[in-house]
Amino acid sequence: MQSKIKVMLVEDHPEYRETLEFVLGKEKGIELVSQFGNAELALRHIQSCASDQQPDIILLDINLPGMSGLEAMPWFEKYRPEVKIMILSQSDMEADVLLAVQQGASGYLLKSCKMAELTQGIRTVYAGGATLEPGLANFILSTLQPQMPKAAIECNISQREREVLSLIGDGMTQKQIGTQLGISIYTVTDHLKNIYEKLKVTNAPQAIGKAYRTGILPTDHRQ
Amino acid sequence: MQSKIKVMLVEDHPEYRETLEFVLGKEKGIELVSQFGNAELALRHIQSCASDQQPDIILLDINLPGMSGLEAMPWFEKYRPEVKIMILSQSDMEADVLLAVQQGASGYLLKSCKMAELTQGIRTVYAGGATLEPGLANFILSTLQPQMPKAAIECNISQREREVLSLIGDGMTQKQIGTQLGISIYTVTDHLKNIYEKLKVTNAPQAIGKAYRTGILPTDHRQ
DNA sequence: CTGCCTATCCCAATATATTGGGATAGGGGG
DNA sequence: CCCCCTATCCCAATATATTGGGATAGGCAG
Repeated sequence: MQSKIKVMLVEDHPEYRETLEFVLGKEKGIELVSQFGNAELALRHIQSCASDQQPDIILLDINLPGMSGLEAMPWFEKYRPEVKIMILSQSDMEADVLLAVQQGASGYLLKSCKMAELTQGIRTVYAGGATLEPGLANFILSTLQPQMPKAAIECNISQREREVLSLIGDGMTQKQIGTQLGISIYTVTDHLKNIYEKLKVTNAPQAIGKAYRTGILPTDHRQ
Repeated sequence: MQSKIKVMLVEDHPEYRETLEFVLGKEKGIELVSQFGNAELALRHIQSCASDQQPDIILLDINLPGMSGLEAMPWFEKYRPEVKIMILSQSDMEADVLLAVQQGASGYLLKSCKMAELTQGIRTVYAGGATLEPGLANFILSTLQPQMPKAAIECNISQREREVLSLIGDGMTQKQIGTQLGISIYTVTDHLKNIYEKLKVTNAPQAIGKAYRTGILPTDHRQ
Protein backbone atom coordinates (compact mmCIF):
# COMPACT_ATOMS: atom_id res chain seq x y z
CA MET A 1 0.00 0.00 0.00
CA GLN A 2 1.09 3.52 -0.67
CA SER A 3 1.96 5.82 2.20
CA LYS A 4 -0.85 7.84 3.69
CA ILE A 5 -1.75 11.30 2.52
CA LYS A 6 -0.16 13.67 5.02
CA VAL A 7 -2.38 16.53 6.06
CA MET A 8 -1.63 19.66 8.04
CA LEU A 9 -4.51 21.52 9.66
CA VAL A 10 -4.43 25.26 10.31
CA GLU A 11 -7.56 26.28 12.17
CA ASP A 12 -8.11 28.39 15.24
CA HIS A 13 -11.29 26.81 16.56
CA PRO A 14 -10.19 24.03 18.94
CA GLU A 15 -13.52 22.20 18.74
CA TYR A 16 -13.50 22.08 14.96
CA ARG A 17 -9.87 20.94 15.09
CA GLU A 18 -10.85 18.10 17.37
CA THR A 19 -13.73 17.13 15.12
CA LEU A 20 -11.46 16.95 12.13
CA GLU A 21 -8.80 15.10 14.08
CA PHE A 22 -11.40 12.49 14.99
CA VAL A 23 -12.78 12.19 11.47
CA LEU A 24 -9.43 12.09 9.70
CA GLY A 25 -8.09 9.66 12.29
CA LYS A 26 -10.65 7.12 11.18
CA GLU A 27 -9.70 7.47 7.52
CA LYS A 28 -7.36 4.75 6.36
CA GLY A 29 -5.39 6.60 3.73
CA ILE A 30 -5.11 9.94 5.48
CA GLU A 31 -2.81 10.97 8.30
CA LEU A 32 -3.11 14.24 10.19
CA VAL A 33 0.58 14.97 10.78
CA SER A 34 0.28 18.38 12.45
CA GLN A 35 -2.18 21.05 13.47
CA PHE A 36 -1.85 24.70 14.40
CA GLY A 37 -4.08 27.47 15.65
CA ASN A 38 -2.54 30.18 13.53
CA ALA A 39 -0.64 30.63 10.32
CA GLU A 40 2.63 31.88 11.83
CA LEU A 41 3.24 28.71 13.81
CA ALA A 42 2.35 26.57 10.84
CA LEU A 43 4.78 28.45 8.64
CA ARG A 44 7.58 28.10 11.18
CA HIS A 45 6.94 24.39 11.45
CA ILE A 46 6.90 23.79 7.72
CA GLN A 47 10.29 25.45 7.37
CA SER A 48 11.99 23.38 10.01
CA CYS A 49 10.29 20.03 10.41
CA ALA A 50 11.61 16.67 9.27
CA SER A 51 10.66 15.64 5.78
CA ASP A 52 8.50 12.77 6.98
CA GLN A 53 6.37 15.32 8.77
CA GLN A 54 5.95 17.52 5.70
CA PRO A 55 2.31 17.65 4.66
CA ASP A 56 1.06 16.82 1.19
CA ILE A 57 -2.01 18.92 1.76
CA ILE A 58 -2.71 21.90 4.01
CA LEU A 59 -6.26 22.46 5.21
CA LEU A 60 -6.31 26.17 5.74
CA ASP A 61 -8.89 28.34 7.44
CA ILE A 62 -9.24 31.91 6.22
CA ASN A 63 -10.22 33.64 9.46
CA LEU A 64 -7.21 33.18 11.67
CA PRO A 65 -5.82 35.31 14.48
CA GLY A 66 -2.91 37.31 13.10
CA MET A 67 -2.03 36.50 9.53
CA SER A 68 -5.07 35.34 7.56
CA GLY A 69 -5.13 32.15 5.56
CA LEU A 70 -5.17 34.11 2.33
CA GLU A 71 -2.10 36.07 3.36
CA ALA A 72 -0.30 32.92 4.40
CA MET A 73 -0.93 31.06 1.15
CA PRO A 74 1.92 32.60 -0.85
CA TRP A 75 4.36 31.81 1.99
CA PHE A 76 3.32 28.18 2.17
CA GLU A 77 3.78 27.98 -1.56
CA LYS A 78 7.15 29.66 -1.36
CA TYR A 79 8.51 27.29 1.29
CA ARG A 80 6.86 24.15 -0.12
CA PRO A 81 6.00 24.70 -3.78
CA GLU A 82 4.69 21.14 -4.16
CA VAL A 83 2.15 21.37 -1.32
CA LYS A 84 -1.53 21.55 -2.19
CA ILE A 85 -3.70 23.96 -0.30
CA MET A 86 -7.36 23.45 0.42
CA ILE A 87 -9.29 26.31 1.89
CA LEU A 88 -11.75 25.28 4.56
CA SER A 89 -13.70 28.30 5.57
CA GLN A 90 -16.95 29.59 6.94
CA SER A 91 -16.83 32.37 4.41
CA ASP A 92 -18.58 31.98 1.12
CA MET A 93 -17.78 35.57 0.28
CA GLU A 94 -17.12 35.84 -3.38
CA ALA A 95 -14.02 37.93 -2.98
CA ASP A 96 -12.39 35.39 -0.67
CA VAL A 97 -13.17 32.48 -2.95
CA LEU A 98 -11.85 34.26 -5.98
CA LEU A 99 -8.69 35.41 -4.24
CA ALA A 100 -7.95 31.94 -2.91
CA VAL A 101 -8.52 30.34 -6.28
CA GLN A 102 -6.44 32.91 -8.10
CA GLN A 103 -3.62 32.34 -5.68
CA GLY A 104 -3.66 28.71 -6.62
CA ALA A 105 -5.76 26.95 -4.00
CA SER A 106 -6.70 23.49 -5.18
CA GLY A 107 -9.90 23.36 -3.24
CA TYR A 108 -12.43 25.51 -1.46
CA LEU A 109 -14.87 23.87 0.92
CA LEU A 110 -17.18 25.37 3.48
CA LYS A 111 -16.96 24.17 7.06
CA SER A 112 -20.58 23.17 6.77
CA CYS A 113 -19.75 20.54 4.19
CA LYS A 114 -20.21 16.87 4.93
CA MET A 115 -17.19 15.03 6.25
CA ALA A 116 -17.43 12.57 3.38
CA GLU A 117 -17.07 15.52 0.99
CA LEU A 118 -14.00 16.67 2.83
CA THR A 119 -12.21 13.33 2.83
CA GLN A 120 -13.15 12.73 -0.79
CA GLY A 121 -11.89 16.22 -1.58
CA ILE A 122 -8.56 15.49 0.09
CA ARG A 123 -8.12 12.38 -2.04
CA THR A 124 -9.12 14.21 -5.20
CA VAL A 125 -6.71 17.05 -4.58
CA TYR A 126 -3.92 14.63 -3.68
CA ALA A 127 -4.50 12.88 -7.00
CA GLY A 128 -3.93 16.17 -8.78
CA GLY A 129 -7.53 17.26 -9.02
CA ALA A 130 -9.46 20.11 -7.53
CA THR A 131 -12.54 20.39 -5.42
CA LEU A 132 -15.07 23.16 -5.30
CA GLU A 133 -17.89 23.55 -2.88
CA PRO A 134 -20.79 22.83 -5.24
CA GLY A 135 -22.62 25.93 -4.12
CA LEU A 136 -19.61 27.98 -5.15
CA ALA A 137 -19.46 26.53 -8.63
CA ASN A 138 -22.22 28.93 -9.55
CA PHE A 139 -20.24 31.99 -8.67
CA ILE A 140 -17.07 30.70 -10.25
CA LEU A 141 -18.88 29.95 -13.47
CA SER A 142 -20.42 33.38 -13.59
CA THR A 143 -16.96 34.88 -13.24
CA LEU A 144 -15.94 33.17 -16.43
CA GLN A 145 -18.81 34.62 -18.38
CA PRO A 146 -18.21 37.89 -20.07
CA GLN A 147 -20.26 40.33 -17.98
CA MET A 148 -20.13 43.27 -20.31
CA PRO A 149 -23.81 44.19 -20.50
CA LYS A 150 -23.52 46.38 -17.42
CA ALA A 151 -20.78 48.57 -18.82
CA ALA A 152 -22.24 48.38 -22.29
CA ILE A 153 -25.62 49.58 -21.13
CA GLU A 154 -24.24 52.27 -18.87
CA CYS A 155 -22.44 54.08 -21.66
CA ASN A 156 -25.22 53.12 -24.13
CA ILE A 157 -23.05 52.22 -27.06
CA SER A 158 -25.40 51.22 -29.86
CA GLN A 159 -25.15 47.95 -31.74
CA ARG A 160 -23.85 49.70 -34.83
CA GLU A 161 -21.27 51.58 -32.84
CA ARG A 162 -20.07 48.42 -31.16
CA GLU A 163 -19.76 46.85 -34.59
CA VAL A 164 -17.59 49.70 -35.83
CA LEU A 165 -15.53 49.63 -32.66
CA SER A 166 -14.92 45.91 -32.97
CA LEU A 167 -13.77 46.22 -36.58
CA ILE A 168 -11.41 49.06 -35.64
CA GLY A 169 -9.97 46.75 -32.99
CA ASP A 170 -9.43 44.14 -35.67
CA GLY A 171 -7.23 46.54 -37.60
CA MET A 172 -9.57 47.76 -40.34
CA THR A 173 -9.39 51.34 -41.52
CA GLN A 174 -12.46 53.52 -41.59
CA LYS A 175 -12.58 53.17 -45.38
CA GLN A 176 -12.53 49.36 -45.17
CA ILE A 177 -15.23 49.38 -42.52
CA GLY A 178 -17.42 51.58 -44.66
CA THR A 179 -17.07 49.14 -47.55
CA GLN A 180 -17.71 46.14 -45.33
CA LEU A 181 -20.81 47.62 -43.71
CA GLY A 182 -22.06 49.17 -46.94
CA ILE A 183 -22.04 52.72 -45.56
CA SER A 184 -19.95 55.74 -46.39
CA ILE A 185 -16.66 56.42 -44.69
CA TYR A 186 -18.21 59.62 -43.36
CA THR A 187 -20.75 57.62 -41.42
CA VAL A 188 -18.02 55.44 -39.99
CA THR A 189 -16.26 58.59 -38.87
CA ASP A 190 -19.48 59.86 -37.31
CA HIS A 191 -19.96 56.63 -35.38
CA LEU A 192 -16.44 56.97 -34.09
CA LYS A 193 -17.08 60.55 -33.02
CA ASN A 194 -20.08 59.33 -31.03
CA ILE A 195 -18.09 56.45 -29.55
CA TYR A 196 -15.32 58.80 -28.42
CA GLU A 197 -17.84 61.07 -26.77
CA LYS A 198 -19.69 58.24 -25.04
CA LEU A 199 -16.50 56.59 -23.80
CA LYS A 200 -14.92 59.94 -22.98
CA VAL A 201 -11.81 59.16 -25.01
CA THR A 202 -10.02 61.02 -27.77
CA ASN A 203 -8.74 58.45 -30.24
CA ALA A 204 -9.15 54.93 -31.54
CA PRO A 205 -6.48 53.07 -29.57
CA GLN A 206 -7.81 54.51 -26.33
CA ALA A 207 -11.34 53.56 -27.30
CA ILE A 208 -10.25 49.98 -28.00
CA GLY A 209 -8.32 49.86 -24.75
CA LYS A 210 -11.23 51.15 -22.70
CA ALA A 211 -13.65 48.86 -24.51
CA TYR A 212 -11.66 45.80 -23.55
CA ARG A 213 -10.88 46.98 -20.04
CA THR A 214 -14.50 47.72 -19.24
CA GLY A 215 -15.88 44.74 -21.11
CA ILE A 216 -17.76 46.63 -23.82
CA LEU A 217 -15.90 44.34 -26.18
CA PRO A 218 -15.51 40.73 -25.10
CA THR A 219 -12.03 39.40 -24.45
CA ASP A 220 -12.66 36.19 -26.31
CA HIS A 221 -8.98 35.27 -26.46
CA ARG A 222 -8.98 34.62 -30.17
CA GLN A 223 -5.77 35.27 -31.99
CA MET B 1 -46.12 19.93 -3.16
CA GLN B 2 -44.53 21.99 -5.85
CA SER B 3 -44.79 20.94 -9.48
CA LYS B 4 -42.11 18.70 -10.82
CA ILE B 5 -38.96 19.98 -12.45
CA LYS B 6 -39.55 19.66 -16.20
CA VAL B 7 -36.59 18.32 -18.10
CA MET B 8 -35.93 18.11 -21.84
CA LEU B 9 -33.33 15.65 -23.09
CA VAL B 10 -31.36 16.21 -26.29
CA GLU B 11 -29.15 13.21 -26.96
CA ASP B 12 -28.59 11.12 -30.06
CA HIS B 13 -27.71 7.81 -28.44
CA PRO B 14 -31.01 5.91 -28.04
CA GLU B 15 -29.64 3.62 -25.36
CA TYR B 16 -28.41 6.44 -23.21
CA ARG B 17 -31.74 8.20 -23.71
CA GLU B 18 -33.54 5.13 -22.46
CA THR B 19 -31.26 4.86 -19.49
CA LEU B 20 -31.95 8.43 -18.52
CA GLU B 21 -35.66 8.04 -19.16
CA PHE B 22 -35.69 5.11 -16.75
CA VAL B 23 -33.63 6.86 -14.11
CA LEU B 24 -35.47 10.17 -14.25
CA GLY B 25 -38.81 8.36 -14.31
CA LYS B 26 -38.14 7.02 -10.86
CA GLU B 27 -37.32 10.44 -9.44
CA LYS B 28 -40.23 11.96 -7.61
CA GLY B 29 -39.59 15.62 -8.27
CA ILE B 30 -38.41 15.35 -11.86
CA GLU B 31 -40.42 14.86 -15.02
CA LEU B 32 -38.90 14.15 -18.43
CA VAL B 33 -41.32 16.10 -20.63
CA SER B 34 -39.65 15.57 -24.01
CA GLN B 35 -36.62 14.06 -25.68
CA PHE B 36 -34.99 14.50 -29.06
CA GLY B 37 -32.16 12.97 -31.03
CA ASN B 38 -30.88 16.24 -32.46
CA ALA B 39 -30.84 19.94 -31.71
CA GLU B 40 -32.96 21.08 -34.64
CA LEU B 41 -36.01 19.10 -33.58
CA ALA B 42 -35.61 20.23 -30.01
CA LEU B 43 -35.42 23.87 -31.08
CA ARG B 44 -38.54 23.52 -33.23
CA HIS B 45 -40.41 21.94 -30.35
CA ILE B 46 -39.43 24.57 -27.85
CA GLN B 47 -40.73 27.31 -30.12
CA SER B 48 -44.14 25.76 -30.63
CA CYS B 49 -45.08 23.55 -27.72
CA ALA B 50 -47.65 24.31 -25.02
CA SER B 51 -46.35 26.10 -21.97
CA ASP B 52 -46.97 23.13 -19.71
CA GLN B 53 -44.54 21.18 -21.84
CA GLN B 54 -41.83 23.84 -21.67
CA PRO B 55 -38.78 22.48 -19.87
CA ASP B 56 -37.15 24.14 -16.89
CA ILE B 57 -33.89 22.42 -17.67
CA ILE B 58 -32.40 21.11 -20.90
CA LEU B 59 -29.95 18.23 -20.70
CA LEU B 60 -27.85 18.78 -23.78
CA ASP B 61 -25.29 16.53 -25.41
CA ILE B 62 -22.47 18.21 -27.31
CA ASN B 63 -21.86 15.67 -30.03
CA LEU B 64 -25.10 15.64 -31.98
CA PRO B 65 -25.80 14.92 -35.63
CA GLY B 66 -26.18 18.24 -37.45
CA MET B 67 -26.05 21.24 -35.16
CA SER B 68 -23.88 20.61 -32.11
CA GLY B 69 -25.03 21.25 -28.60
CA LEU B 70 -22.70 24.20 -28.27
CA GLU B 71 -24.07 25.78 -31.42
CA ALA B 72 -27.63 25.21 -30.26
CA MET B 73 -27.14 26.81 -26.84
CA PRO B 74 -27.57 30.43 -27.92
CA TRP B 75 -30.78 29.51 -29.75
CA PHE B 76 -32.28 27.78 -26.77
CA GLU B 77 -31.41 30.83 -24.73
CA LYS B 78 -32.89 33.12 -27.32
CA TYR B 79 -36.22 31.30 -27.49
CA ARG B 80 -36.45 30.55 -23.76
CA PRO B 81 -34.22 32.92 -21.83
CA GLU B 82 -35.28 31.48 -18.50
CA VAL B 83 -34.33 27.90 -19.31
CA LYS B 84 -31.26 26.39 -17.63
CA ILE B 85 -28.92 24.32 -19.73
CA MET B 86 -26.87 21.43 -18.40
CA ILE B 87 -24.27 19.94 -20.68
CA LEU B 88 -24.09 16.17 -20.47
CA SER B 89 -21.22 15.06 -22.61
CA GLN B 90 -18.58 12.46 -23.17
CA SER B 91 -16.12 15.21 -23.93
CA ASP B 92 -13.93 16.57 -21.21
CA MET B 93 -12.06 18.66 -23.75
CA GLU B 94 -11.09 21.89 -22.17
CA ALA B 95 -12.24 23.99 -25.07
CA ASP B 96 -15.72 22.52 -24.98
CA VAL B 97 -16.08 23.00 -21.24
CA LEU B 98 -14.91 26.57 -21.38
CA LEU B 99 -17.12 27.45 -24.34
CA ALA B 100 -20.17 25.92 -22.73
CA VAL B 101 -19.54 27.69 -19.46
CA GLN B 102 -18.86 31.00 -21.14
CA GLN B 103 -22.10 30.69 -23.07
CA GLY B 104 -23.92 30.37 -19.81
CA ALA B 105 -24.34 26.66 -19.16
CA SER B 106 -25.33 26.06 -15.56
CA GLY B 107 -23.80 22.63 -15.41
CA TYR B 108 -21.32 20.39 -17.10
CA LEU B 109 -21.38 16.70 -16.29
CA LEU B 110 -19.74 13.79 -18.02
CA LYS B 111 -21.88 10.89 -19.17
CA SER B 112 -19.78 8.69 -16.95
CA CYS B 113 -21.06 10.44 -13.83
CA LYS B 114 -23.20 8.60 -11.33
CA MET B 115 -26.94 8.89 -11.75
CA ALA B 116 -27.22 10.27 -8.24
CA GLU B 117 -24.88 13.07 -9.25
CA LEU B 118 -27.04 13.85 -12.24
CA THR B 119 -30.33 14.01 -10.37
CA GLN B 120 -28.73 16.00 -7.60
CA GLY B 121 -27.27 18.30 -10.23
CA ILE B 122 -30.67 18.84 -11.81
CA ARG B 123 -32.11 19.88 -8.46
CA THR B 124 -29.17 22.15 -7.72
CA VAL B 125 -29.41 23.90 -11.07
CA TYR B 126 -33.19 24.24 -10.75
CA ALA B 127 -32.65 25.93 -7.40
CA GLY B 128 -30.44 28.50 -9.08
CA GLY B 129 -27.13 26.81 -8.47
CA ALA B 130 -24.55 25.30 -10.73
CA THR B 131 -22.92 21.92 -11.00
CA LEU B 132 -19.48 21.09 -12.25
CA GLU B 133 -18.06 17.67 -12.88
CA PRO B 134 -15.56 17.54 -10.00
CA GLY B 135 -12.78 16.48 -12.32
CA LEU B 136 -13.35 19.61 -14.36
CA ALA B 137 -13.08 21.96 -11.42
CA ASN B 138 -9.33 21.67 -11.77
CA PHE B 139 -9.30 23.04 -15.27
CA ILE B 140 -11.82 25.74 -14.51
CA LEU B 141 -9.80 26.91 -11.54
CA SER B 142 -6.63 27.11 -13.58
CA THR B 143 -8.45 29.28 -16.09
CA LEU B 144 -9.09 31.84 -13.39
CA GLN B 145 -5.44 32.19 -12.62
CA PRO B 146 -3.77 34.91 -14.59
CA GLN B 147 -1.78 33.19 -17.33
CA MET B 148 -0.68 36.15 -19.37
CA PRO B 149 3.05 35.54 -19.17
CA LYS B 150 2.73 32.81 -21.81
CA ALA B 151 1.39 35.09 -24.50
CA ALA B 152 3.71 37.87 -23.42
CA ILE B 153 6.75 35.64 -23.63
CA GLU B 154 5.79 33.97 -26.86
CA CYS B 155 5.67 37.16 -28.88
CA ASN B 156 8.62 38.55 -26.86
CA ILE B 157 7.35 42.08 -26.49
CA SER B 158 10.00 43.93 -24.52
CA GLN B 159 9.28 45.86 -21.35
CA ARG B 160 9.76 49.17 -23.13
CA GLU B 161 7.48 48.12 -25.94
CA ARG B 162 4.77 47.02 -23.53
CA GLU B 163 5.10 50.38 -21.81
CA VAL B 164 4.58 52.23 -25.08
CA LEU B 165 1.70 49.95 -26.02
CA SER B 166 -0.01 50.54 -22.70
CA LEU B 167 0.27 54.31 -23.03
CA ILE B 168 -1.13 54.18 -26.55
CA GLY B 169 -4.06 52.23 -25.12
CA ASP B 170 -4.55 55.01 -22.60
CA GLY B 171 -5.01 57.52 -25.40
CA MET B 172 -1.67 59.27 -25.48
CA THR B 173 -0.20 60.36 -28.80
CA GLN B 174 3.27 59.33 -29.82
CA LYS B 175 4.50 62.83 -29.07
CA GLN B 176 3.08 62.74 -25.53
CA ILE B 177 4.59 59.33 -24.93
CA GLY B 178 7.98 60.56 -26.06
CA THR B 179 7.77 63.43 -23.59
CA GLN B 180 6.59 61.19 -20.77
CA LEU B 181 9.28 58.57 -21.32
CA GLY B 182 11.99 61.13 -22.04
CA ILE B 183 12.73 59.78 -25.51
CA SER B 184 12.20 61.23 -28.95
CA ILE B 185 8.97 60.74 -30.84
CA TYR B 186 11.00 58.89 -33.46
CA THR B 187 11.91 56.23 -30.96
CA VAL B 188 8.30 55.87 -29.94
CA THR B 189 7.46 55.35 -33.60
CA ASP B 190 10.22 52.76 -33.86
CA HIS B 191 8.91 50.87 -30.87
CA LEU B 192 5.49 50.82 -32.46
CA LYS B 193 6.95 49.52 -35.72
CA ASN B 194 8.48 46.65 -33.78
CA ILE B 195 5.26 46.01 -31.88
CA TYR B 196 3.27 45.84 -35.10
CA GLU B 197 5.71 43.37 -36.57
CA LYS B 198 5.80 41.17 -33.47
CA LEU B 199 2.03 41.13 -33.10
CA LYS B 200 1.52 40.83 -36.86
CA VAL B 201 -0.82 43.81 -36.94
CA THR B 202 -0.85 46.99 -39.01
CA ASN B 203 -2.04 49.80 -36.77
CA ALA B 204 -2.45 50.96 -33.21
CA PRO B 205 -6.09 50.07 -32.54
CA GLN B 206 -5.50 46.54 -33.76
CA ALA B 207 -2.39 46.26 -31.61
CA ILE B 208 -4.34 47.36 -28.54
CA GLY B 209 -7.15 44.97 -29.38
CA LYS B 210 -4.84 42.02 -29.82
CA ALA B 211 -2.87 42.93 -26.70
CA TYR B 212 -6.00 42.79 -24.56
CA ARG B 213 -7.44 39.73 -26.26
CA THR B 214 -4.25 37.73 -25.84
CA GLY B 215 -3.44 39.03 -22.39
CA ILE B 216 -0.27 40.89 -23.29
CA LEU B 217 -1.91 43.81 -21.53
CA PRO B 218 -3.88 42.99 -18.40
CA THR B 219 -7.60 43.64 -18.39
CA ASP B 220 -7.58 45.22 -14.96
CA HIS B 221 -11.06 46.69 -15.34
CA ARG B 222 -10.05 50.18 -14.32
CA GLN B 223 -12.08 52.98 -15.77
C1' DC C 1 37.82 42.19 -33.23
C1' DT C 2 33.72 41.50 -35.88
C1' DG C 3 29.10 40.72 -36.40
C1' DC C 4 24.53 40.95 -34.57
C1' DC C 5 20.96 42.80 -31.86
C1' DT C 6 18.59 46.43 -29.40
C1' DA C 7 17.51 50.96 -28.30
C1' DT C 8 17.97 55.20 -29.73
C1' DC C 9 17.67 59.35 -33.09
C1' DC C 10 16.42 61.51 -37.61
C1' DC C 11 13.82 62.77 -42.12
C1' DA C 12 10.23 62.83 -45.67
C1' DA C 13 6.37 61.04 -48.19
C1' DT C 14 2.04 59.30 -47.83
C1' DA C 15 -2.00 57.49 -45.56
C1' DT C 16 -5.24 57.83 -42.07
C1' DA C 17 -7.66 59.89 -38.32
C1' DT C 18 -9.81 63.72 -35.99
C1' DT C 19 -12.53 67.87 -35.64
C1' DG C 20 -15.89 71.14 -36.79
C1' DG C 21 -18.87 72.56 -39.55
C1' DG C 22 -23.65 71.52 -42.57
C1' DA C 23 -27.31 68.49 -44.41
C1' DT C 24 -31.18 64.85 -45.07
C1' DA C 25 -34.60 61.17 -43.79
C1' DG C 26 -37.28 58.44 -40.61
C1' DG C 27 -39.41 57.33 -36.10
C1' DG C 28 -41.70 58.55 -31.83
C1' DG C 29 -43.70 61.67 -28.40
C1' DG C 30 -46.22 65.54 -27.24
C1' DC D 1 -47.67 69.16 -37.05
C1' DC D 2 -43.36 70.07 -34.75
C1' DC D 3 -39.42 68.71 -32.04
C1' DC D 4 -35.83 65.68 -31.01
C1' DC D 5 -33.01 61.86 -31.71
C1' DT D 6 -30.56 58.60 -34.58
C1' DA D 7 -28.34 57.14 -38.59
C1' DT D 8 -26.84 58.54 -42.60
C1' DC D 9 -24.06 61.54 -46.00
C1' DC D 10 -20.76 65.34 -47.20
C1' DC D 11 -16.56 68.64 -47.07
C1' DA D 12 -12.22 70.72 -45.65
C1' DA D 13 -8.60 71.80 -42.44
C1' DT D 14 -5.51 70.02 -39.43
C1' DA D 15 -3.30 66.53 -36.61
C1' DT D 16 -1.47 62.16 -36.21
C1' DA D 17 0.15 57.76 -37.69
C1' DT D 18 2.58 54.71 -40.80
C1' DT D 19 6.27 53.37 -43.84
C1' DG D 20 10.71 53.29 -45.74
C1' DG D 21 14.71 54.87 -45.84
C1' DG D 22 19.59 56.06 -42.96
C1' DA D 23 22.39 56.54 -38.77
C1' DT D 24 24.83 55.88 -33.99
C1' DA D 25 26.13 53.59 -29.53
C1' DG D 26 26.33 49.75 -26.28
C1' DG D 27 26.23 44.91 -25.10
C1' DC D 28 27.15 40.26 -25.98
C1' DA D 29 28.74 35.97 -28.44
C1' DG D 30 31.77 33.75 -31.23
